[in-house]
Formats: sequence, C-alpha cells, structure tokens
Amino acid sequence: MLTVPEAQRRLLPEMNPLLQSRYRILQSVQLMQPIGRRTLAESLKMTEREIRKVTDILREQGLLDSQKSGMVCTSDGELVIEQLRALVYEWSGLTQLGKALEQQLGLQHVLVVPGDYNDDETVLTLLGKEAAQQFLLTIANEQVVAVTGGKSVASLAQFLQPVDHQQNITFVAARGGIGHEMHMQANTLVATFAMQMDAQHRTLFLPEHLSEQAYQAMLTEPMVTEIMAYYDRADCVIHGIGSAEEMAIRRNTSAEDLRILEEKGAVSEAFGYYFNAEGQIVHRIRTIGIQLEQVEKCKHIIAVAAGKQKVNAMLSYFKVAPKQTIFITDEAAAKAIAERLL
Amino acid sequence: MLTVPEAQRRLLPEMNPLLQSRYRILQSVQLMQPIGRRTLAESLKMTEREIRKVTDILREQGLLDSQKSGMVCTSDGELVIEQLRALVYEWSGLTQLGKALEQQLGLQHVLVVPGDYNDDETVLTLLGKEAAQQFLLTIANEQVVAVTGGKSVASLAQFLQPVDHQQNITFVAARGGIGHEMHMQANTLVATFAMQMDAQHRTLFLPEHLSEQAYQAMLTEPMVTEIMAYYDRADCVIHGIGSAEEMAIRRNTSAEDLRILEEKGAVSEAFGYYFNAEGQIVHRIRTIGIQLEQVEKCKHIIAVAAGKQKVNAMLSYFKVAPKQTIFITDEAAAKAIAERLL
DNA sequence: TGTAGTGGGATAAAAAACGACCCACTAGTG
DNA sequence: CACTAGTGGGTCGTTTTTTATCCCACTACA
Repeated sequence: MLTVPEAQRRLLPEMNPLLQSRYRILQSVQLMQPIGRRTLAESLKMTEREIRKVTDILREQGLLDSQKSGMVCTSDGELVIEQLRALVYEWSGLTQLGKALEQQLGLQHVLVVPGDYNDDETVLTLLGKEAAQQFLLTIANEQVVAVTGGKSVASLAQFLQPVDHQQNITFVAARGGIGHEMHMQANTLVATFAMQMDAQHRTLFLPEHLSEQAYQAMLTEPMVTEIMAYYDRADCVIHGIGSAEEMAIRRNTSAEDLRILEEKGAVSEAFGYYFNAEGQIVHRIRTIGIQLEQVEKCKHIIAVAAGKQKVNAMLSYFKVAPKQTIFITDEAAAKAIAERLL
Repeated sequence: MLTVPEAQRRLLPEMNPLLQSRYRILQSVQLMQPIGRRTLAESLKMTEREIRKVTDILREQGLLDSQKSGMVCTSDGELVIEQLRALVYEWSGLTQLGKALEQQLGLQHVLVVPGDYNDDETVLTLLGKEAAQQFLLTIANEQVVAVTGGKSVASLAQFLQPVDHQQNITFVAARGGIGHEMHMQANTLVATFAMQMDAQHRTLFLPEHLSEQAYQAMLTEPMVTEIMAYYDRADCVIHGIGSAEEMAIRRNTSAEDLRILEEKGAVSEAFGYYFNAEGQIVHRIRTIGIQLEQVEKCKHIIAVAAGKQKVNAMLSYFKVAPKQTIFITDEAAAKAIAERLL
C-alpha cells in the first residue's frame, strides 16, 4: 500500500533533504534562540549562505523572526516543528533505526535523535528534550528517581517542568561526587531537576570511592542509610553510560589501577561496575551509590548517551542492561551500533 | 489547528507549485499515453525543457516509463496519481471552489477539474473521468439513463466500464439527431456508452425538430412512443449545457429565428428550451426528446460543461436546474462563475 | 565605552537551468 | 514497401540563479 506522504515523496524526491535541513535549522533556532546566522552556521557545520537561504524562507513563512539580538522561533514555527517531528524522524529513517536497535539490543524502547554529537554539540539539547519527554511520561505520584551525573543526563534539566497531579517526586543522587566539575555532578543535577519540577531532592555529599575502612564507617551514618533506603525504593533511574577509560580518569584512578582495568579489558562503566566487551563484570568499586541489583528492580530506566566514541561502551553495557531500559542516543552513535551488530 | 500537510507547506512553500505541475504532467501522461515530450508540451502549454525536466525526474522515480512510442505511466505512477488527487485538489483550492459553487448555485455537488479547456483540450478527458466516476457511483439495477449529445458528454465514454452487479442498465438517447456530426450525437453516444458498460441502449433516429404536422404524426409511431415511455421512467440524465447561439447554429436555425432568439435574450439551451440570463424560458422548440418536467423527476442528473465561453449559459441554466444536479466543470469556468456571483 | 555578535546589503564568481536544436529510430499509414 | 510524423536521447551556447565572501550600521551587554 502507498500512503499519501510516500506518494508525495515519489513525486517530489528532492523535497526530502530539503525538509530535513529546514527542519533541522528551524529546530536549532528554537533550541538556541536568539541566535545569529554565523553562530548557527558554525554550530550546524553549514555555510553561512546555506543558513541564510533557509532562514530567509522561514522568515517569509512566519516561522522565524529576526530581531536585533538574533533569530527566534515564532509560535507558528514551534507548531510546525511539533507537527512535523514524526514525519521527519520517519523519513530520515530514525524511527526504523530505533526499532532495529530496540530488537537487537533487547531494550524496551530506543529513541534516535538526528545529528552527530561530535560534529554538533546542540544534539545534546535534542537528546535532553526527548529524554525529558520520555521521563515526564513515566512519572507518577510518590516516585523516587535516582539520577547519575554526566553531560548527557544534565541535558534533561532545561526541559523538565512540573506535571499536573504530580505529588511527592523525590530526586536522589545515585552516586557520590566524582572529580571537581560541579555542573555535571549527580548532586547538582538532582537539585536542578527538583527545582525545575517543583519536587524534592536528596543529595549525597560524599566522595564516591572510599577506603574499606571509611566505607564501613559510613554505612552506619544516618545520612548515608537514609539515601540507601531511597535506593531500595527507587522507581526510576536516569543515567548515562560511560566509557571505562573516561570514567577512570574522572575518578582520578591511579595509573596502576588504570593499567589493571585495561588488562582486564574494561570497556564500559555504570553504577560503579566495569564491564568488558562481552558485558561481563571485570571490576567493581565499592561505591556509595545505587547498586546494579537495585537498578534492575526499577520500573523505569532511562539511559542517555551520545557520540560515536561511546559506541564500544554502549555495546558492552547493553549486554547486561535491564530490559526495561529506554535508551536515547544520537544518530551517529545509533548508526555505528547498527553497523556493528549486523 | 495545524495539520501535517499544512505544516509541510509552511516549511516547504515552493513545494506547492512543483507538486501541482508534476501532478498535472504525470496525469496528462496517463491520459494521453503513449505521448512524446513535444506533443505533451504543446498540449499543456509548457516549454519542452520544462516537460523534459519533470519527466526525467518522474522516470527516475519509476512513475513513468519511456518507450520508443512515447512515455507511459507505470502502475506506480497511477497509484501516486490516485493517492495524491485529494491533496492536489485541496491545495489548488479546487475543492473549496467546488463547495462555494455548490452553495451559490444551489446544486447537490459541484466538481471542479484543474485546467482551462480553452488552453488545453485534455481537460476534457479529466472532465470525462470525473463525470464517469460520479455516474458509476450512482447507478443501480434496472436503471434508465437518458443521454444528450455534445463533446463534454462524449468525454465520459472512455472511462465507462461494467460495474459489479449492474443489471439491465439502459441508455436512451435524450433527443433526436442534430446537425451532421455523428460522433457527438446522442444516438452515437448511447451506443458507445452501452457497449463500454455491457448494457442496453435505445436510439432515436429522428430529426430533433419537426414541423407541427410531422410532430403530431410521429407521436403515435411505436418507435417514438417506446422512447417516450423510457423518458417517463428515466432515473438518471447525463447532459451538457449549450450556449443558445451555439445550439441554434448547430440546429441550422434560420437567420430569422436566430434574430428572434437574440431579441428575446436567449443565453442558454437545454432539452429544447432556451433560457435568458435570468433563467426564464424565452423559447421552446417542439422537440422529440426528453422534456424538462421529466428531467426534474430524475433521481440523478449529471451536467457536464467546460470552457469560459459557456459561463453565461451555465449561469442562466443553473437558475432553473433541478437541485439534484451534479455539475462537473473545469477550473477556468468555475473561477469565472465564482467571480460573477460575488 | 568597547566589543562581540546581530541582520541586512552588495558583488563577483560559479553553477545550474534553459532553450533550441540535431540525431537515429520506429510505429503506423498509404 | 516506402514514407512520414512522432518518438526519446544528446549536445551546446546562453541565460538565469545560486553561492561565497565580504562590508556595514546597529545593539545588547559587560
């Protein structure tokens, strides 16, 4: 059977790339507004002329407005973006790509967002938007949401908003502090998430990794036991996927331990576990933080990760990832994964 | 609310004329196949280059095939035409135009076909296609269908085909012979229609217009009374609309009578009646043929007429036309009518 | 008050589209 | 059987459009 959009595509084949590019530009304007031609061109890795041509048309169509401070998306423009999202994703094959990964990775749902994180940092914004949307769809009353750190997870923040009838949502930092960058830490994120959604939050102001002695001592601390209780009650987890190397460096792992990890073939890291390419646990840090067994009991798990350089880590982690995981990633990574699996 | 196609049109405004032109060309190929570039260009009043550009694309898309004898429409192409008809008509405003005329003329249904009959004779084919489709939707068993002559009515012929479960359809010539052109005469048409649909037909081999004496004599002829009985039983009428002048000339009306008609302000002609601009009967020929009162009793009436030069006649006739009339015309005429009524 | 970033304008160079042919071929006709 | 009108494909200057890269006046903001 031939659907109307398919028929349209047959009659106007050149419409497809045009649609994709215009949609991408309009979407980028919406996400980065107010923004100028040149900045936008650089961000999307396009020439200024190309941007200009499209924005001129979009402006003429009233989807875009040019102010002194830059271009902004009109309400009409936002409506168009919303209406065409499904079509654009479908036509660019992202829907199919997601479905394929869903099957091959054995996950509940895989969402692929257009673009390449390595080329264009703004895909992170898109990633966050989709992930936030997914998350907002799942939450209910009295839920406990565990949140890890990382850029990908942080990208959700700006798209979180209070939901009707939500009550007593609590965001809990899923692990202690890592490194020194505050912006991406679990603690900071739960605070922002909670603020955005008008909800509660619990932080864990402790270094993630402790000596055996300190660890045992901490286990009886009320502050710690309270958090651990939350981990047992967690309904939802939002987490990123780290490459083993990257995480080890962020954790200030000693050169010797790094060598050991490498020897053992550690590829990915999640919740304090290091996995090799086959998905086997090759190392485990005695962390204060949510444990894999606790994650597995959660009803909803949202994994967010982008970038081709993380493909190995993703493949490794998804060998053990709980089936109820919803995975949101970018086009470049998704394609790389698909290639590797075929 | 913004529909998806509307959003598409906002994002890709140049798609609209492109879609229209490609659809028109593909449709023309289907109707005139096999046909060459040059003939097609002449018929559509376009340059050869333009046709070539589009057909190259269509061929690449597999909607068109180039054979030695010309271009033909593939089955995919026909599917595309079918799927996009509603969209194209909607976007070119033909649907709305038809609806507007429906209201203003007080008819059951008005169908507007794209193009201008004066520029491009092939719109007649389209006209016939739509009219035939409408007709085929209405017919049931045991029906008597009265048919007049004329180019417009003749255009239905090639699109008539046997319908499932049809039984005992009878086509009856609605009037006697006029002039000498056999192809467009009611008698010829009923025969072709019947052949195409595998149905019965009754012809009326008599001059339409007779002297009073001959007329009275004929009324008792079995051949004539049989036909007249059919007229009383008619369920459906398919007819054209003539301008008074044109019809008078075809009827070989004497110069004197012509002058009289003109004096009386006769504008249109149908079923032997001449109407002035206000729709009043200004003259009536004692014809052997279906009478206006008999037409009014029919369940279905299909009126087919195209061309700007007939607008006056159409406006005049539709002042008295039965409300159950379905009217099929071309874009140019429809627009002219709409202008005159506003 | 300075600076970085904005939209709009201009212009020469490059590319694509166009128009107007020709060509070899063939289907249908007389 | 020859002929002619019509076919799709090819070619090549010319014209039109698109592209790239500046510059400019302005403004928001620090």
